[in-house]
Amino acid sequence: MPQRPNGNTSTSPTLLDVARLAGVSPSTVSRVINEPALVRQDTTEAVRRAIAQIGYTPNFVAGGLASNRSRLVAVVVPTIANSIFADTVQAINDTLSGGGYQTLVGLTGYDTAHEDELLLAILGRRPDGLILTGTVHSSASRKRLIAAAIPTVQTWDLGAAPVDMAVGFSHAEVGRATARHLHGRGHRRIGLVFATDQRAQVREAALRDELVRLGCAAPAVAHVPPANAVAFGRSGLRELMAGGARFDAVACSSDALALGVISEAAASGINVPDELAVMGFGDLDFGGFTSPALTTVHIDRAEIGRMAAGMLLSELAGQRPGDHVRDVGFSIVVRESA
Amino acid sequence: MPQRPNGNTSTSPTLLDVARLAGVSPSTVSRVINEPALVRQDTTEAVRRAIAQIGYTPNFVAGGLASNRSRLVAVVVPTIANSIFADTVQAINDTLSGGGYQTLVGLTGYDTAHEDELLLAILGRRPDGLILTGTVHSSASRKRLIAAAIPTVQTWDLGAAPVDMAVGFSHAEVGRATARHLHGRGHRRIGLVFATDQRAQVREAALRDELVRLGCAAPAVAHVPPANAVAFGRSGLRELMAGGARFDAVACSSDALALGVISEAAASGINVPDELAVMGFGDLDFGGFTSPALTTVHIDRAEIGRMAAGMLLSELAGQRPGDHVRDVGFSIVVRESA
DNA sequence: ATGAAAGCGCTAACAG
DNA sequence: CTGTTAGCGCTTTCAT
Repeated sequence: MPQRPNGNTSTSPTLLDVARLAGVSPSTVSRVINEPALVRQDTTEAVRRAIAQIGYTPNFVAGGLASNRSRLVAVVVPTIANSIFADTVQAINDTLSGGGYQTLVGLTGYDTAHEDELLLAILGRRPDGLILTGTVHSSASRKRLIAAAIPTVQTWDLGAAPVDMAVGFSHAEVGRATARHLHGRGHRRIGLVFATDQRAQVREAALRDELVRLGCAAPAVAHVPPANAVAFGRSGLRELMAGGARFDAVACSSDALALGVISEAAASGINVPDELAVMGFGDLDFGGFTSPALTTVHIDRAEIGRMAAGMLLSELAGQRPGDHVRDVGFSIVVRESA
Repeated sequence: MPQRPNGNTSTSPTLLDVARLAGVSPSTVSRVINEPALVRQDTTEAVRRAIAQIGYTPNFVAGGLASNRSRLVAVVVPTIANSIFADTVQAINDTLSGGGYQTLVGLTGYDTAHEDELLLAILGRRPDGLILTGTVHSSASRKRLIAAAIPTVQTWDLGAAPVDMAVGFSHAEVGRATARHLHGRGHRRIGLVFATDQRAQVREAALRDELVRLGCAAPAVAHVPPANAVAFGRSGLRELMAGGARFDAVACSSDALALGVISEAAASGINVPDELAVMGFGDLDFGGFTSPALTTVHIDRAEIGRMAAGMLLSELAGQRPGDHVRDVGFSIVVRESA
């Protein structure tokens, strides 16, 4: 490609083109765009006219390189399809765009293997901030993250010490609360259908420990892949019952799984919740058509997003916020109709 | 900030740092990263070692400026929360990342007013491609879009002539098919609960026209805001019935609205579907707990995403794909249980 | 209030 | 196969 010292053909108009047309220097045009307060009224107007006339669109790539600020925040979540994370991402985006930032989404698909390249691709854009879901797994990535020294907030999980900021809740606490809830309602023969993603595993371990502590037998578990599929709930229940064992309650690592369990129970002629109580997690909105039998753990997903983005914004504005770790908590919601 | 002709302090390592450490020129490092085939084995290895040693993360911002390619595709959808678009965005992201591109999401919130600044923010990043939902509304934006000359695919709507590429289906055809379906099942007194977003309006108009053409009375309509809220379905049905009119079917512009209508009907002691047939749109997966009374229009949302991203990728790869407009169609799904 | 000049980190001819 | 040299389009001191 011929290097043109701006004998501008074909390519989209640049700030220099605007400057020439307006009869001012490039710096002035830059100021009109970024710091209009520093420029005289009539100059500003002349520049604005020129911008409109040639249809100039500022190039943030060049701007970012020069200023070392991208006005980009990267958000990494496992998935947004049919998922609890969609609400969080939406809330993040909304909050961020109010602060003049754009959102770059990275979807891991729960795939730890590709996490590294994803992070590399993201860090290469030099985002001003980072919002992650849970923990970064590979140590190489963690190292890179720390080296990048980008304001980062980890969401959903409040377990380990965060790299920087964090907003979420304790999954272990959810597990324990679930155990106490089920035990408190008199259930003793409890089955588990849990996905194998990291956060679900933490909830499962805590749930199991607490159950044992309360004097229950260690619960039987059906493990399923980390995907939000109702079908896995059905197969999970089948697996649990395969041995002929009987349960009076089944706890699941997500509402989708719980719905699968409920379907399977219905298909097997098991009355929910009378014969079998079913508990989920996430409190997804199934359009008001959640089964009346479903008890679940409610998380304010949008609130997590708003808080995470809010923290990041004040951090980016230079005001280190007071607290860098925020527990949004959770609550157990009983949907069994009166 | 002191302009340093690379007496590199504090800032993250650059390609030049790698080059010096490896004892090669910057171009060689660049080649190792982008075109390893052009570099000798041992040189490559030396460079790789240097990269690992100082923890170098390529700066795509600089690269993008120099090469005029961002490896970024911007996706604009109304919302991803609790929405039919989440699946499409997910599919786009998955397809794109397979081709080495990243996804920048823009969420309009059905807000035509902010569409302009959103588009400006997006175009400023100089994305290599653009995936839009439906039509660009403001003429200023449309002009900018055309001027930018970026490969663009419009999704969901196949109505007007697309700017560049398009994949979707005809909303007018959906409206007509809905009318025929309801009429064919013997319904004559039909009510409508429709959101006021553009695509829903197109469906509504066609539905109404076809109904009239078939000899029905023009249907009564309750209009609701463009949000995926079950609550609006409830209020919609109340509004329809307020005048004391009776219906044997209600068609809605989304499944969420349809679920609201069903709830409201249940609350009013109206038997669905025997007394009142209810029809939705989108075929959202409510975890298998969709009411058996719901008839809906199925759209393969993920397929739209895959196709859109696929078209874009082949376009970006320089192979102008054969067809630039793809109709993915739709189908009417009857969920009334046997 | 405005301009001149240098440079952000990288890629892309071109030469060797 | 590798190095040299010019920029990409913008921001940012530093002067004026």
